Amino acid sequence: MTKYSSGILEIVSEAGRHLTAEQVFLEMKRRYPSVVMATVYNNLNALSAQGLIRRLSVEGQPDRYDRNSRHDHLLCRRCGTIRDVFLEDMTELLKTETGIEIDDYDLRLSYICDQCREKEADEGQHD
Amino acid sequence: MTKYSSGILEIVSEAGRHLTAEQVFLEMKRRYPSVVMATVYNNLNALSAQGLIRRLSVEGQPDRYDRNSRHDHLLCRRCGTIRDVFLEDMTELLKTETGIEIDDYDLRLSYICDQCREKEADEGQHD
DNA sequence: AATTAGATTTAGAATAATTCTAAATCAGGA
DNA sequence: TCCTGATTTAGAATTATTCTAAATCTAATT
Repeated sequence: MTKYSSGILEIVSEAGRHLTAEQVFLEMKRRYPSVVMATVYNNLNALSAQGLIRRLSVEGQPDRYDRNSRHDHLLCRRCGTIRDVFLEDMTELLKTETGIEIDDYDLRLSYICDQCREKEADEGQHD
Repeated sequence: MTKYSSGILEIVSEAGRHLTAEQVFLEMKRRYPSVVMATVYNNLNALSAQGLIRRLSVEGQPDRYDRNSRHDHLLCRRCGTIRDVFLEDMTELLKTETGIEIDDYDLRLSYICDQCREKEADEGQHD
């Protein structure tokens, strides 16, 4: 675990948000001004291959990186914003239901966030 | 609904697999030799905005397009292959649990598919 | 049949995200 | 100190996708 990989792990794990590679890079740049984008990608890939962080692909957005603790995601289907939500762990249930050795799962709930809902209500007025 | 958009809807809906834009394009090309990639993207985007098909972003793969009927996905975490799995619809349960107006959800189960499991067993022998 | 207006498609350039390649540098053990 | 392998750097390359502007199609209207 090099200073770069542990720095990246720390940034991803402690961010309250779901960072893009670009955002991780900017924060790394602040801490280690000579770091380069390829290093960030290398390490993000290595860390997710090791299961220390999660990589999250959302339609129409660059991939995001997330701490690796069991939680689910709320995804606004208008603006794409991602929020965490904490639901009961279903791994065992899913193993039983499918009869397959499930390691992990990713549950994404699609909804419309408050801002987008308000915006739509406003636009509705214009009729 | 033009001949192109209905063709694309049909191809995506009836494919037994999760097609990439490229694969949809190749099938369209077979049917309408003069069709062009941008048209396929335009229509795939329009169809998913209308909710007639689903767009599926998986880490490290080009986006895939899927028929729009409630089902979940098994995702091999070695080779990335996607398989359908049919679990009980949890929308109502999720609404209740979160107190949020959930429209829909996307559940991806991570496992190791049979081929990859065999391959790993084989490689284990070499010790 | 000709005209028009709007939607769709085409061609190809542009962009954005990510990976690749090869050389340079680093870290730790002999 | 020297060596070996791992990591990082710089920047080119690749891939997927979007964008732009012109061309074509559609269907309604004259």
